[in-house]
Amino acid sequence: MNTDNLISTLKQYIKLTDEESTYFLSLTLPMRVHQGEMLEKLGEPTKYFIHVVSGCLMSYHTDKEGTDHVLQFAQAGWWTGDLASYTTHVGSTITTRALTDSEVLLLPQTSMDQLLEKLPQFERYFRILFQKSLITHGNRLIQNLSVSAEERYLAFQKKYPPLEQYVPLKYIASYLGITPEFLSKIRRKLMSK
Amino acid sequence: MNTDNLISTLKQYIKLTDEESTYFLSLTLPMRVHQGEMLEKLGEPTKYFIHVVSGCLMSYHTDKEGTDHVLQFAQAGWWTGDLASYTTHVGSTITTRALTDSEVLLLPQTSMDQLLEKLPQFERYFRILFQKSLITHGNRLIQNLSVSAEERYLAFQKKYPPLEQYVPLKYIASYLGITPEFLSKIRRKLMSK
DNA sequence: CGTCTATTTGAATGTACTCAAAAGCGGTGG
DNA sequence: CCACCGCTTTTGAGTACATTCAAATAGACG
Repeated sequence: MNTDNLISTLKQYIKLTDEESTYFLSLTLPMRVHQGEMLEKLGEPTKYFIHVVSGCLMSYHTDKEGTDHVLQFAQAGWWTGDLASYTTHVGSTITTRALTDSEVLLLPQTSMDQLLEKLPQFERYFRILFQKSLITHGNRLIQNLSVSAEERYLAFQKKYPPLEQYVPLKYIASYLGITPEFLSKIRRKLMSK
Repeated sequence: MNTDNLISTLKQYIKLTDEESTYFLSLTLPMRVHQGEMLEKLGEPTKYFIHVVSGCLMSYHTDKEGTDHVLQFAQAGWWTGDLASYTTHVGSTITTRALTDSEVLLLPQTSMDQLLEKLPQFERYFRILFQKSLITHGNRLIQNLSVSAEERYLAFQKKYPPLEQYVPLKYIASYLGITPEFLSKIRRKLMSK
């Protein structure tokens, strides 16, 4: 598994000797998952913060009616997982699943603690990661509040062109907060233009 | 202005000598704002990350049609502001306004840089702050995707009882992602039960 | 008391959903 | 290679949730 991209990204934000990089990687569990496989199951406390090395994952929340709501598509280079459950050790309401065959690094919760203690510069790395993530979440919230489903779909296509190639439309619909039927109708309307 | 609560909160997460606390506070600008006053204006790059010492602020996004969308109500002890603009120095799309007479501490962007350099333990503080904030945002996203307007209103009442006392309903409606007229109809329906 | 804004009400409309069924598509086995 | 199966996507009709617009009412403040 090629972790060069991850290490060089880390080095953009923090100082890291080769020894320290090796230590960081030693705390993670590399894993290969096949399309459709689950990484984290509903109900159990989340054990891992997940870094996508290659491939693509998606995470979704299952509500009390049993309907799934896609929260995130995590492409190569992204971190994903259920932060709430990871932080507070409560049962997770989020499932993480591979959309394609993927390679991931799992960072267990206890390893995260060790990492932050031994290499405090990772506090900075995750501070920046979370800060950026917060900005992304803010933009999504604004979009959901102020923009129609059709415009959200167009924005999605523009922002994540590769995803539309292999992500089933029903998941894209769920991510956009609409039903697959309605997305289909939006697409028909757009086609006729 | 009483900053004891802030300092003791900081001390829950990081080690801080009295001298260091004083240094931190010296980087901030204390300010009193009256009800209705704006702290950050639309269009200009955001200068400050804002800590609410007392009172309550709200931040809202203005879309291209000129409609406002409330993003956050920031009560005492919270941080608020436009992180996107603060981080990337682009023009802000978010306005921050005082809902009640309030006391705030402003942390300018350059002071934040100095702070993180001189007292790296603040990387940890903000890492934890952003991590928690991300969890809150995630929950709100899930709510908006899976729960009806009526239920969102009930959840809001339950979560922020004090706010309903003095926040105009139209802002609550905006926060919930609905029109004031529709909130009014929801309320009538709930009353009749 | 008058003015300004917030809230409520009602009617008409629109956006998105539900349900049911048909069509398309990919894989698997005979 | 074709037939069948299971799943995704599309279609259509009927419906529900939420909006728009216009106007009335209520509240807050000087």
